[in-house]
Amino acid sequence: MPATVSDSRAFFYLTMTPNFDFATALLDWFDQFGRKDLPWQQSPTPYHVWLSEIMLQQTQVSTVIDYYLRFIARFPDIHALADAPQDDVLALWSGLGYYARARNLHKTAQLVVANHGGTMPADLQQLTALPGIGRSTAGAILTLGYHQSFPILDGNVKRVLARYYAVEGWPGKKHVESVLWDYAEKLLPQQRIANYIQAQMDLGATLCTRSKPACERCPLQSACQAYALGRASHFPGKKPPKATPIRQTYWLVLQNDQGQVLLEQRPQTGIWGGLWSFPERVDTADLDVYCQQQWQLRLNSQSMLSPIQHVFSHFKLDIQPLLLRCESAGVTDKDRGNWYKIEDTLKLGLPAPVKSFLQSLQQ
DNA sequence: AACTCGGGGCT
DNA sequence: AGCCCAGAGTT
Repeated sequence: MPATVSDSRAFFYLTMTPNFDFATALLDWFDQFGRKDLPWQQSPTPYHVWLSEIMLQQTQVSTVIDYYLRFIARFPDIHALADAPQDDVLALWSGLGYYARARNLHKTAQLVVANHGGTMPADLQQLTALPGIGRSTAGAILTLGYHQSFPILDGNVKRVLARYYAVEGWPGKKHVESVLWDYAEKLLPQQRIANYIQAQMDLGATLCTRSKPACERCPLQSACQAYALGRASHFPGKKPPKATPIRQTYWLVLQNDQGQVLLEQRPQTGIWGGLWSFPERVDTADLDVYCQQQWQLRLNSQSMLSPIQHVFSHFKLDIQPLLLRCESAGVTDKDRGNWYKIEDTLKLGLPAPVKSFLQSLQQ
């Protein structure tokens, strides 16, 4: 009978690591090398764990720290967050991206206050019923915040387990993800669950990194299937590449005679949902008619500014800003658009390229 | 230039 | 169940 890949894995496992204890090795490593000084670890309430996990879903620790501290200062508890206007939440989120998460965070705060007396539920089903909380984030809240025993499967843990068990395939595939969840569940220890979960994340973040993993310092090395195969970097499998189309748009940078610019709030769904940006047009036909009819503005002059290219995960956006000087009359519908002094726009929720563009305009 | 990230929403 | 979507930082 021909040898198969799974045969060879079993061979390595049985011969090299007859009694390897994943959790104990990981916890011993954590005691010596784990991170214990992050802001959200100082008083790991379910609220702190939840907020940090949502931020960490999209952004690395070093960037999150500043955002987290500002958030906690402005919203020290879930009631403060629930009571805040959405604009305040988006303004503190500005630059983090994935703004639907900020809106979900805000909505969940209001639901927890309304339906759970202001305390994050300590129950998997109730947590995953809240917007923005899935199985992994719920697992983090339950383990780190409530010391209950649940698995998590964030990007770090996916990488550690895909290597440890040499799981083929891209974890974005449902089947691969489900295999990884099963392993995560199977490995859970009975003791020190919060430290264990933190240790998994720390190992993935500091040693078992995407490129150049530090296998020589890894506490799991002797039992790691990917290491045994000499192919740590082969796991986890890569996302299949896809071409990114290019979209084009014009930003109408309407500026009145007092130097104020016109910003409008984008729809809640789609790109930059709920954030403030410039009115957009796909072409420059009848700009004067548009400005007259939409904003009751008369244009005095127009000029092209330097184009901006912004890259998203699935398309590129070529932005051509048009500076349109106009009379300050018009635009009284503050629900849709409003004039702002450039220095006042920093208080708004702005997409990163809008913020950066406004800063360049101010120079 | 390629890669990364968990959850929501649509089919 | 299986795809597509979202934004900015890092490598």
